Amino acid sequence: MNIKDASQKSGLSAKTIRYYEDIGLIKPLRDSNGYRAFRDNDVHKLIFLGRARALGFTIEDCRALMALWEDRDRASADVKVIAQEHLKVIESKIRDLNSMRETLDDLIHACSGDGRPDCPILENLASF
Amino acid sequence: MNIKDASQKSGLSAKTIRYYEDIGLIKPLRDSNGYRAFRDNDVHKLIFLGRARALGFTIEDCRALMALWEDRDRASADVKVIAQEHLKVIESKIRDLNSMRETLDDLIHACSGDGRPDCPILENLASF
DNA sequence: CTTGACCTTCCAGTAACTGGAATGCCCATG
DNA sequence: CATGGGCATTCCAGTTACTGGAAGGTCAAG
Repeated sequence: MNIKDASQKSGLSAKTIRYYEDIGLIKPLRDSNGYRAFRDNDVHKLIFLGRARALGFTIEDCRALMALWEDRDRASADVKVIAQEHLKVIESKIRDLNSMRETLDDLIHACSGDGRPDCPILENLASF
Repeated sequence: MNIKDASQKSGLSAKTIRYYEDIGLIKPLRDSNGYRAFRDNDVHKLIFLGRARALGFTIEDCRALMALWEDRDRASADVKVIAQEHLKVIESKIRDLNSMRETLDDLIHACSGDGRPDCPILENLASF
């Protein structure tokens, strides 16, 4: 299977797939013409990676998760730890964003948004 | 005022301040020895930038907001539009993260996290 | 034999900094 | 006057996870 098919089956762009090979996440074979030859297993890995990335795992997390996935003797605890750490990161981002959202929302509601120059948003940013 | 004092007063690192000069957000004077000479106004701009960045505005948003801030004839509507656009971006990020958080939380709770290899987290990522 | 759709590699750019090296200035102390 | 420490400067590289584009090779159809 060439890269286009692998791309369609995995939902990842050809660029992304080449990038994943560059950084060693997948190792497709090569045809005699130099074209990458993807096996089903390669596509499975790509789908796995796409799912993990969609959950926000970093590439390095993905690398670790794939290694665990391929290790039949893994302990589920090892997976859980990675997921829990990631959950903490996500929750912290959500907190930060919620705090931004709140402030921003307040400021927007306080701003008349008309032709006059008076603006609580700028005043807030510039208050010394 | 040298960069260290500007850094302390603004809460931004010296590195960041130099970077902001590089990209044209501030234009401190220079002493004869080549050192940057910050006026109070430069520091005010740095504080403004720090606040805006803390609210998640991009550098380009910050540039536009600063221009409006310095324009005595601005219309508050122009500021409001930028803030509202930004709020939308933030809300969209929050939605994405919440969806990740939910899935991740479910998977973590389903995972025994012991020495056995059975792991719903990996199973979910690898389901074809 | 050419056309068009593939494929390849390599280089550069994105956002917003951060780290570090090499070097220079300034001031105080011995 | 030398020297040491703390400041300053510039410039280069690295971070994350790709994406865009150029230049060029391959393949199958007409």
